[in-house]
Order: sequence, then structure tokens, then C-alpha cells
Amino acid sequence: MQKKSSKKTIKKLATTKSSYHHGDLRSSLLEAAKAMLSDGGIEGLSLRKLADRVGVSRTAPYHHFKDKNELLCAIAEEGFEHWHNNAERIFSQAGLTTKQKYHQFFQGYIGYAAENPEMYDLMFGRTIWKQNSATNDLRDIAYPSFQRQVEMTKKWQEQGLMPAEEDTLRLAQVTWGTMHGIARLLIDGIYADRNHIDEMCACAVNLFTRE
Amino acid sequence: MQKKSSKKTIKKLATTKSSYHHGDLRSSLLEAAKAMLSDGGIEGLSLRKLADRVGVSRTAPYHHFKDKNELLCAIAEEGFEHWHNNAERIFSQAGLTTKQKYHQFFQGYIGYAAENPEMYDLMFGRTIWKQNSATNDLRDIAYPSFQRQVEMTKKWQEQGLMPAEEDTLRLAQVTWGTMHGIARLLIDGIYADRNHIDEMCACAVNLFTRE
DNA sequence: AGTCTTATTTTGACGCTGTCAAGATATGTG
DNA sequence: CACATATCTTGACAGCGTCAAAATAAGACT
Repeated sequence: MQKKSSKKTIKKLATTKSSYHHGDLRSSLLEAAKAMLSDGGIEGLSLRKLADRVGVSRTAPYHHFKDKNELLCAIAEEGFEHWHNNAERIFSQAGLTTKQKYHQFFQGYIGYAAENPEMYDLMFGRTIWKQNSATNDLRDIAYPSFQRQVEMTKKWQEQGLMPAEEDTLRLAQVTWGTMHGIARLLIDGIYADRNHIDEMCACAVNLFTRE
Repeated sequence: MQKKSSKKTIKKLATTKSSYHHGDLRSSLLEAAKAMLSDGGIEGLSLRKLADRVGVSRTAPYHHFKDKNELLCAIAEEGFEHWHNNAERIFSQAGLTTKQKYHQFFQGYIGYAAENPEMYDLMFGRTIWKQNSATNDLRDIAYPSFQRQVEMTKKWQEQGLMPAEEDTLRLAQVTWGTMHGIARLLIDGIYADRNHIDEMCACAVNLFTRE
């Protein structure tokens, strides 16, 4: 099922479309699904419309994803990879103080959510997490991302940026909770506007960090 | 015809109404809907099951609520009233310092979300707010609740509890964002557990308030 | 080659959903 | 008592996720 035969790729590249066997359905579905997610959100993403868009019958996707849930998890995986790259780029910047980096990280987090609201909703929303419907593959990507938040917090405490007297896990939960909350207020259209992002981030960083 | 009259004999004993005209459908629907919301969430609340539960035909609810959305908004209204009463009770407590009151308010907010997760999701979730589907009645209750957050923040600044140099609106957005974020992490089953509530609240209050 | 196996895709069907249109019935007002 | 209106019901439609069975292509083995 999962084995990637080189034949597939060759065929896909050679002939644009075979009539019966699509040849590259899984990635085509993922690509189209991400596009549909962007405009329309999780609710607007239906397997039937997705199949139709890719030009395949309604039940064809079920041979590549067990469920709608598995499809969503696969999309979320790509979201986590994308965000992870973003974060990596921020932290690897040179010539910045710790506080400046944290500020950029905070802003980058909110920015990612603001620019990819539906993806963020999928990655950190209740659809996947509430009833433990996350795939193992997704967990393997998401959990380390959660864990990294704690490790970074510990480092920030050690470097004197954040109060060392607070418990690291609690501090990580509160600071991430703040980012998450602001992101949600933004993308859910409550109480906050895109133009407020910079000022909100600055305010939060002021509250959380010492000079 | 006759089939109705046979039903009449099985009318409700509590409310002296006929079986065809329920007589109290709207509030009965709301009551049952709240119960269904509690276990099953917004997704699990279907108008058809609701109608069935109340013992009425599938389309009967449509004479009291234009939409499913209107039903949800009506439920959310009650949620806001409930939470508003909670908050009122906390603030009217005597013999507490400002900081203690803020601490209790913070804990009360998270506690309300933790105890009524589906209601909180409805009140502050994207289902209602994202596409501006809120009823005017709901707005009239919800917006003042948002506004109160700003007013209280201003007061807390004036009383020296919170940093006066920060812009009030931004500070309110960040502090509410923190409460909202922690609440969401909790009720969406991400990264936080019920047993962490007290410590998370204490940590957040420490970060936001001066002695 | 040819046959057998497996992967992939399709058609058909089921039960669920929200909601509209039209008809039935009770309640209230003249 | 009659008519108007509020209320409730039945019937219907399109859309959804998903299962089962049939159809078809591709790959493997002899």
C-alpha cells in the first residue's frame, strides 16, 4: 500500500493522466485537500468534493486514506513540518539577542496562524485532538513540537530571560497558552484584529520577559 | 384525525398542554439542546435528534428557530448569562485583595471552561464567530462581556496590579488571550490536564501582576 | 508468452444531516 | 361561529461519510 514504486513516479511524469489508474492519487489528494482547506476550512473540506476536484470517483480516496480523519491528520503533518521549518529559521538567525529571538518567535507563531488560519485550526484544534483521533504518524511530529516548547522555556529561564522561580512546565504552558489564545482569537474573529498583532506580541513579550 | 386524538391522552402531565401544540416547545428545545450539547458537543447536536428527543417532528423546531445557527446562538446566550453570574459572584466577594480577586477571576474563567467545555466552545469558538453568524441578541450579550474585560483591565492598571505603561486594550487582549488559550488547550485535550489548572493559573497571575 | 495476485478505481447503497414546501391542526380573535 | 394565525407534520431534496461488491489495471511468477 505504502510502497513507493519508482514506476509510479515515472508514469506520472511521463503521461499526464491515465484514464483508470491515476498513478499519483495520494499526493494529488493531499495537494487538492490543502487547497480546499485553505478556503472553506475543515467543514468545507468534503471527501466527495475533493474526489470530484481531483477527477476521481467518490470512494477512490478511501484506498489511500482510511477515513476523513486520516486525511486530515496527513494534512496536519505537512502543516507541522511547515511550521517547524519556520521556527528553525527564526532560531538560527544570527546577531540577535535572546529576547529579540523570543520576540520574533512569538510573532512568527502568531503570524503563521494568521496566514494559515485553517491549517492552524486543523493542527491545534479539537477536530483532531479532542477525541484522540490523531494518527501515530501525526503524533510523532506533533508531540516533539509540544516538547520543544518546554525545552526552549527551560533554556530561556536559564538565560535569565524568563523568571527562573516558576516551574518550567507551567511557564511553558502559560506562555504557549498565550500564543495559542491570541492566535485563536485572531483566526476565530473574536476581539482581535490583524493590525493588532505586532502590538499584542510586544505587550506579551514585555510581560513574560525580564530585561 | 383520530390518530391525533389517541395521542392526546398521552400528553404531558407537568405542562397542561395538548400533544399537538406542545405549548412550551421553545424552552423545551433549548433545555434538551443544552443537555445534548454537554455530551456530544456542537457536532453531536442535530436538530433531528433534538426534535426526536423532545417528542416532536423533525421540522417543528424551525418554527422557533430559523436555523441551527439561531438555536446555537440562543444556547450561547444562556451560557453568557451563566458565566456572567459566575463572574459577578467572584467580583462581589468581600475581604479579598485586588490580586486575590484577580486570581479567583482567572481561576473561575478556566474553571467555567473546564466544567462546561462544550458550552465554552460554543460561546468562544469559531462556529459562531468566524463567519459573523452571531444573532443580534447574542451580540448584545457577548460584546459587553468582551468590553468588560477591557474595563476591568483598566481598573487593575489604575490600582497598580497590572503595569500601567502598557496600552490597556493590548493588555486586555493578551491577558484574556492567555485565559482563552489555556482554556482551549484544556478543553481540546492538548498539552494540558485538569490537574494543572491551579498551578497554571498561579503562574499566569504571577506573570501578569505586580505585588 | 500467460496466469494469478494484488492494487486501484468505480458504481450502488445506507443512514445521517439541514432545510424547504405543502398540508394538517389547534389556538385566538373578530 | 368563522376566519386568521401560530404551530406542527409529512414528504422531499441535496449533501455528507462510508461500506460492499464489482470492474479494471498493473505487477509477479512460471
